[in-house]
Amino acid sequence: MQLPVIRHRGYARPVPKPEVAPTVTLQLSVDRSSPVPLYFQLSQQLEAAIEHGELTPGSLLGNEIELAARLGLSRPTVRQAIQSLVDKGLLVRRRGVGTQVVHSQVKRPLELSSLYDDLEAAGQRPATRVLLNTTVAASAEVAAALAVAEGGEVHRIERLRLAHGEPMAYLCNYLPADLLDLDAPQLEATGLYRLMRAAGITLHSARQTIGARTATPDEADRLGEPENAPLLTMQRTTFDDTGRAVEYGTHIYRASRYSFDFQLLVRS
Amino acid sequence: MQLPVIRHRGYARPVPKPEVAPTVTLQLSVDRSSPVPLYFQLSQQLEAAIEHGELTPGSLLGNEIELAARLGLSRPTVRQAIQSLVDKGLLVRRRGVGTQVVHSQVKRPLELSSLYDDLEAAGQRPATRVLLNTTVAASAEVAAALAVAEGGEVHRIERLRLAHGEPMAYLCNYLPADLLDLDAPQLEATGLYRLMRAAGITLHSARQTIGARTATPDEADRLGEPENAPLLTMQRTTFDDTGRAVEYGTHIYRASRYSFDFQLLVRS
DNA sequence: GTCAATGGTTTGTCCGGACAACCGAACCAT
DNA sequence: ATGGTTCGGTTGTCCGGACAAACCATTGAC
Repeated sequence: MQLPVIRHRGYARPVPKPEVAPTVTLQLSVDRSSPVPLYFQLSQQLEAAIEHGELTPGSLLGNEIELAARLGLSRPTVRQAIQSLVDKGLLVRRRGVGTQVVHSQVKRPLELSSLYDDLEAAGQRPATRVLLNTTVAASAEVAAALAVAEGGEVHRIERLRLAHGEPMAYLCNYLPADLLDLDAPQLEATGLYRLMRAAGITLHSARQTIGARTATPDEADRLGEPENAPLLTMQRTTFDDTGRAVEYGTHIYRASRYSFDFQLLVRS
Repeated sequence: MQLPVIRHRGYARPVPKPEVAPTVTLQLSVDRSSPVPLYFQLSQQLEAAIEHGELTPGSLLGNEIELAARLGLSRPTVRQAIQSLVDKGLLVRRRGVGTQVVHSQVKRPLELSSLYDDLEAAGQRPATRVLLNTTVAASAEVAAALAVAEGGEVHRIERLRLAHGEPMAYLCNYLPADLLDLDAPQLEATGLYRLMRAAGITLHSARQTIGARTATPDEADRLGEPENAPLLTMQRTTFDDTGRAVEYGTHIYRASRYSFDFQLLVRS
């Protein structure tokens, strides 16, 4: 799964030898009667071991062959488990050396999560105030983003997101009219993405633009900011796994109280 | 590689049947004498075919077994090729149905790229003015980010990034002192990441924070913006594959001329 | 002492096969 | 018409094996 990259080992200082902690033997087991795939059982146990510090950063995982033998699995299965953790950025493989645990810092790799989930995970009790929930004719901008006819019917939702009773963001979203029904109580209880997923929509990818500008008087008022306060802006179009645009949103955030915080992995 | 996710198929409108274009037969071939892995040759050909529109969005790829037979490859190899494109978001697999091309819109999934490369790819001829390139004692903030001793030696680089002769961003970066040598001509000719990669450093992941605030008089002056203009801010710590922090940067961008634009994939 | 050759270890790639799980369509019975 | 069943097709999972490529440490030659 690694791209065949040519490694320039140029005119630089010698790469410091990464300290390798000793190989760790770990309590692992799989349940063959479970419907959960074996590779998945294994990868979860390994991930948990890393999470709990039983596998310390830098430690070697022990070679795949022996690990497979110890668990009564085949090497491809073990490799599949390891590979999934490599993709998550938790492990690094080196041919001729072994597989070692990355020196953490890794938290989570920028998921397509709603602001609601983010706030909830951060322990802020989020709240939503639905300001508008209706169908409107699609403007040119919205029609282009959702790939529907200009002037066609689309849902429009306007929400104010609060944390600890304080306004955090003003969210304006558009959805294809025939996608699903939403009412205010649902929207106040959880995030939009969770509702869409619960409706059987498989979210696949999204295109985002993050920028900044100063608040208009209206916006400043709604968010409780002084006039001309700096705002973070985000526009996002989300696609399901058939490639259909299922949501377009324009959000503004109080820069004084919110910032985007995420982790990137380098796809070698 | 798919997570065993329970599919809620709830109280929603019936999911519109995705239009499936007819299965496409494609001109594919692999070169067994090449050192390039077979699965990689195949995935590149498929990706190119998608890029060039020979595989149209929604079209089925034809079953793996037959595809493998047609190419003289084994099914695992074909699966590996397909999987890499699924991971890139170009293909979607459905058990019992087949593999189909995602209705594009997919461009690139937020890589760890330098601003320099981004501008260059966008056709803006970027330029860099090195304002500072020296070693300093690490402040508490920098020491924490790079995991070095406070007061220890670190490189400090300050650069002004221009596009079409106009200032775009002001970049301040810190690197461990023993990592590599950089001189101004190198820094003006290309981006920092490219230099690090060329020095044999394997970039692995990065932690980013994007926010906004108003410019100080100094900053406004440097960037050619009016006082109190909104700025986009980014802080980033980059790690190599041993988990070592190899770069910490604090960047500010003119919000009037720059925004972050990227694509996210949902990790099933 | 320094450099090149050697060998052992580990992951990377590839093969061929087997069965299970799932989807959709066609079919049949109600 | 409606609903359930069956069946063919496709991907998902798993196995066991084989060889190649890369890395590291040791050995040997100069």
